[in-house]
Amino acid sequence: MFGNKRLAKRSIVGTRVCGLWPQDGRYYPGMIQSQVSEESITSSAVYVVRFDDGFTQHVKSRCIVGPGFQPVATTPLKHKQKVFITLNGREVCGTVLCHDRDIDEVVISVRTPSGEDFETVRKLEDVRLLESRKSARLVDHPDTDYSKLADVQLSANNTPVADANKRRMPSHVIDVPMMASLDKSERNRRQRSTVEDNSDDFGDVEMMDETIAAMVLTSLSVSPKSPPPVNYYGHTPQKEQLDNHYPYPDSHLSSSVASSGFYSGPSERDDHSPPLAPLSESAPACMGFKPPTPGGSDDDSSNGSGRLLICEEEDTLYKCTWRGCKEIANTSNAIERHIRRVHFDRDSDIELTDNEEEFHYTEIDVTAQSINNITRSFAAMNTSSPKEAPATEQPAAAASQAHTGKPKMDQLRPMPPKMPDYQHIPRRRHISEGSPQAGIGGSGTGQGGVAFHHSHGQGGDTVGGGFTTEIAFVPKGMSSSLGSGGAGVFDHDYQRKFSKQGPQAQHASSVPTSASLFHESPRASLPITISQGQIQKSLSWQTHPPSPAGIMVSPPQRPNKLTPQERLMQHQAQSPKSSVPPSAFKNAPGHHRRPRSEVRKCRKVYGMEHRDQWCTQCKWKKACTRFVD
DNA sequence: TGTGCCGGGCG
DNA sequence: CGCCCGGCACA
Ligand SMILES: [Zn+2]
Repeated sequence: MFGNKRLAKRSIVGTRVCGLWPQDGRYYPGMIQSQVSEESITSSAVYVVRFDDGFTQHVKSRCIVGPGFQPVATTPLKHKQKVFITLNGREVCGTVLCHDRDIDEVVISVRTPSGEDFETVRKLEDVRLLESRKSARLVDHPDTDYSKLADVQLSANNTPVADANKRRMPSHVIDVPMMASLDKSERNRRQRSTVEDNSDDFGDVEMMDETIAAMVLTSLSVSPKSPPPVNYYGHTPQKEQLDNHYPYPDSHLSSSVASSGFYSGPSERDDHSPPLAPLSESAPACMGFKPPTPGGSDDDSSNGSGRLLICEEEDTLYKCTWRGCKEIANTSNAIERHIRRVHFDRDSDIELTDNEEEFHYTEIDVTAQSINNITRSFAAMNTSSPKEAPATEQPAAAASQAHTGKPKMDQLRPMPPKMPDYQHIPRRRHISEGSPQAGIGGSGTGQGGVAFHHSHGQGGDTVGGGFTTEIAFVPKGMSSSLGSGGAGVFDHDYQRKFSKQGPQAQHASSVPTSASLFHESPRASLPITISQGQIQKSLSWQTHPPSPAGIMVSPPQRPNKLTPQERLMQHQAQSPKSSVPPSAFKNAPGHHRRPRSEVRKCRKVYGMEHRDQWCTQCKWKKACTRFVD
């Protein structure tokens, strides 16, 4: 115990866990919001767990499953407990039909993407209560915060925090949909049991929102005014046990943010997994989101005031990050297919082992103007607008037709002149994989891509030297997207769209919704190799300092407290090695010595104990190809 | 002290 | 090449 506890304690706040919901004896996903009491000889530690649906509850550590807490392996699962298992290489969500405690086998009802249900028996240790790994995207469901990733998985082995799974993604927004389905039950329970409803929605969303909101605010320098929370929820329900929200408007964000990490959040929901998802992601998502409101109280209703909506502006594009490739697709499926086909020379419909594809593309959000700057330029070029929701789903090809539709975003208030930039720098070689054709120069794959170069000199704060961003869009039609939305790209998946920003934004109507997504960074990002034609983007975020791990309580709002894993991800996402003084990189006496990137590599992520999960390069002690900085 | 990975070595 | 690992710069 001590050990555990200790572990948990440090950066436990923000850790994704599954907490026991006393009312029904099942575990629900959420995150540690704070620690109420320490563990003592006579009693176990108590934490405030904020469930994904918005509820907050005090839970004893022994009733928490997750990194630093109880392993799933020792947890009795009730009928209907939602769980995640790996099926055919991908994570799927299912519900427990029964758990034989004697042999610790669990009969799980799994619903395939195609909709059919079937049962499977798993050892308890192979069952996760939280969604893990990569799955988010691949899997069908969604939600993913990467935070989840780690989760429970550790049960079996302990610790690994999972990050291991590389998964990245977060995205709440998307999740929503999923939640709708699965969680629905969850929600219901909550409502009925406790009453809160609104919050639940926002639970999912909030993360993103927060993030976004935070960013927005920051950038705009607007202060968060009061409005938000309230509306958000709509009416606040009753008191709910928790505070319904945090004191600060954003506050809620903060917490959530944590999990999602910066913005990382939004992953998409499930989209990807099934090869064809009929609906567009976004659309469903939105809808799903709100849906069922069970009980009644929820605000609901259509207007959506509460919920966010994402639909409208959000748009996410997926850009291949393969060395010189600039392929962009509207769906992750499409991009993964592209990667498999083009870069891995594989059958496009067969996933690579370990979903390696995921490591080779990033998401770009195009939401409303967040990025405007960049966009602006683009806009100038094309003037297009982002497409709406539906588009997302189409594959690249289809994408092309994205047409510009209307420009929704822009007019809002643009943020200040800062620039958003991206991030992600290819930096050195990509080692292992040589791709056959990555086109380096501009066209990349060929299709009609537009290549963009953005160079910026910094207007102020951003970078010290300018950096250039080069983007190419493949789909011909797409140009707009970028323009319209900002694009945030992060490393591999970790980020996603956040579009929905928020309640606040919305409600105010005038608020800039998307405004800033990203940020600009105060510091300079470094340029890196540039010139050559490689693509590079550097991005600068505000660097969040890696927070010291110890924050427990919730400080103010935005600071994120993440679990280690999350933080990890987050970092990776941001990865700009901010700390590095640009100058450093060059000096070189011949030796290479590069400033070490902040990104955690396989070794750190998976740990020595899971060396088998490391990318090959890491195994060989070569430069990691999975977590490239 | 731990991490990332260059440079080499070996089969 | 694939696979390992000594060793070193960093953090
Ligand atoms: Zn690696």
